[in-house]
Amino acid sequence: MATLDAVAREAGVSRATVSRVVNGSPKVSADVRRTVERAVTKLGYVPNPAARSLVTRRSDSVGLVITEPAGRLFEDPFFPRLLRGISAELSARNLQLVLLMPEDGDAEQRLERYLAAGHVDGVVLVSLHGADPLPGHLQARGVPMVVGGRPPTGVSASYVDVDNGEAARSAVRHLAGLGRRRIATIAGPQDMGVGVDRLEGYFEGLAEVGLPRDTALAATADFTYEGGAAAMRRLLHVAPDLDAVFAASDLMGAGALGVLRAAGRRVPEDVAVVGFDDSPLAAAMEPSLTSVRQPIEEMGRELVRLLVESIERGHRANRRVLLSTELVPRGSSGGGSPR
Amino acid sequence: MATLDAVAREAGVSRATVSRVVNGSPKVSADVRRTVERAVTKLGYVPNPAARSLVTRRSDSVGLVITEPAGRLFEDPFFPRLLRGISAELSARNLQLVLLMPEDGDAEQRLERYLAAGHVDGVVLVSLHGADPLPGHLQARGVPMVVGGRPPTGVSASYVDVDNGEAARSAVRHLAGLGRRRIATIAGPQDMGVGVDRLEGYFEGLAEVGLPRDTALAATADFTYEGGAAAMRRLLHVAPDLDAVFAASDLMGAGALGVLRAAGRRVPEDVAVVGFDDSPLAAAMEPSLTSVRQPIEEMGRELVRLLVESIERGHRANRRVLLSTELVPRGSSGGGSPR
DNA sequence: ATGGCACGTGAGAGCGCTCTCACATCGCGA
DNA sequence: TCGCGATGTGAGAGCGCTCTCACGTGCCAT
Repeated sequence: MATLDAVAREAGVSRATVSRVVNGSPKVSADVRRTVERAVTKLGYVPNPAARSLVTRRSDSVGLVITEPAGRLFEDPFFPRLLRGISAELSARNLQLVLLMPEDGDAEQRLERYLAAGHVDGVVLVSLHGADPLPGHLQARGVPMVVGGRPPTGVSASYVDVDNGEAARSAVRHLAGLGRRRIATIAGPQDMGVGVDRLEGYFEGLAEVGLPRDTALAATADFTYEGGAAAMRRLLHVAPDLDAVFAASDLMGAGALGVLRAAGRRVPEDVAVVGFDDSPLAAAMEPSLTSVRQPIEEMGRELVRLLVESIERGHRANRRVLLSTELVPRGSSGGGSPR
Repeated sequence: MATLDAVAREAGVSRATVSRVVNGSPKVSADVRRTVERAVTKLGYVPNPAARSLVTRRSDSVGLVITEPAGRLFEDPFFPRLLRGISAELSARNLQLVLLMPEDGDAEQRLERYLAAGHVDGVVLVSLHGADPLPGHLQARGVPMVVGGRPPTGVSASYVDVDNGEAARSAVRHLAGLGRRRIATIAGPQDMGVGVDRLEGYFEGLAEVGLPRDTALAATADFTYEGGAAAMRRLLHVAPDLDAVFAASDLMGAGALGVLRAAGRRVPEDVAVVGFDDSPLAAAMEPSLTSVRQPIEEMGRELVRLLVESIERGHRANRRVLLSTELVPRGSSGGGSPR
């Protein structure tokens, strides 16, 4: 493996000059630059990242920490899409992505040491549950960090989220606008920001359209298909007269749909269903699923922007970025095209 | 940030000794070790990874390159599950995962430089299509590498795969055993090992059970739900008398199911369907989907084992690991429990 | 007593790079 | 003509770690 020094000798210049050329410094004359570039090509020189990091104190990579039990991760297109957005934005900035998925407490310990060691320049935390100690520890260590989705109370950090309240309200308005009066919801986990916010928005939406608040109409699940199906069964049991369901994820919506059909309810005639995410599945299902579209890739991009900002400008006031959502009417609420 | 030197001063020993303690060398007396450990804790010392890498010439991280268009990545639980397996095994070995998803040719160029620079100790390539130049280039650069799924011809590398031929044959046998005689298939992309192997296995299976080979019964798609649905429509058009479908992925199976139902065919009465992957979706669907289970997490683990072996022992003969599959009968073929 | 041998420890070189600072050179205005 | 700033280049000092080698010490066999 060729070194800077070898290139310098080959080109007949100093190491400093080669370094300047390699790093695109403007203070190099055109012909010297050419000579050096030739030498670089000839020797197939590629800078040693470790040596560079050692002096620049930058790793040019960021960590993405996903602390989520296997179940949801496997099914939900949310993570791949977020990954895509994050990856695209990092790639554009020539940063690398280190994926961190601690499986247990032990792994989380090691994770913390890893992050504290400066292996990455900053961290994106995603899918934070309840009282995870990680964000607090990272903050104490001074590791730049941003959070995807409103973090649980107690965690102070910049974050990117969609306006879940308004999203849920719009879903309820849509259903009420179709004449539905017994609108149920399958909410997400209540130890997560998204879970709480969408449920709250659902209640607010009911109030907005003048419908009573009935806790029998609210079930919670874990965002998975199977979880959604189970919640739907519970709902049918306690509120057999429901005529609409707002599920806080498409997967749960799909699960609900399956159960409704098995229970002999027609969708959308008897029960209208609205999901959340506008995943590919929503459009492909039979009937297609009305859903609240959220710009997941854009969230990923914005997370990276925020993180880079925080890395470069040092610690600043925390920022919050709220992206907006859009209701996409489809067959399952009878509000759109039949498929 | 505390350095080795600071710890050495604090503990009243040399840098070398601290290094030994930190790296768990046995040649340190118990009390010195204790003293050093105390100093480490007191100063909150964490080794600088760049400095360490610089001398050890190891980065203790491996790259995972996924070159797959967005579509499939978003829906298919295959990737998250593989990721999980890879991540678990890496974690157990204290290695880190750098996720690389080049979006375009330009990004692939940078990717290659990145890998060549020794930023990672080795690379896992996954979902290789047709004539991707990447594996060849990596090989030329001497970057340790393993491939998930049989690589396209021309690429010589260790790889892990399932026995796709036998898997497909078992699916066909299952369907034929149920009395089906017009068994169609929705195959994967034919520029991928899995795509080719499962299609071939399908044909072999037909021969095995004494059914004629009819190319009208074979459609190809891209592993996605929508692709599977489109293929199913084509199949129904050219072979309306089909009574079974073997889809090379659950997603395509689900797409086929939707189309069959929309076309008024009952599943499994009129048409039996078998998928591939045994994804959570397969068990959750209505009707549940008979599927060929493949040990995806285990593939990920094995990939890492192979890669580590190749990193540690230097270049050796390529190895191939074939994992076996298992047919899981469910409702869609009428062969299992109703849901 | 004396040589030899573990064993534990320290000194010091060096990994490949960046970056500051000093210096040489040149053109231009006074 | 001289000085002075702008510009391009080189020398050299580290960044924080590992690892080889040499050395001091204590113990056993002789």
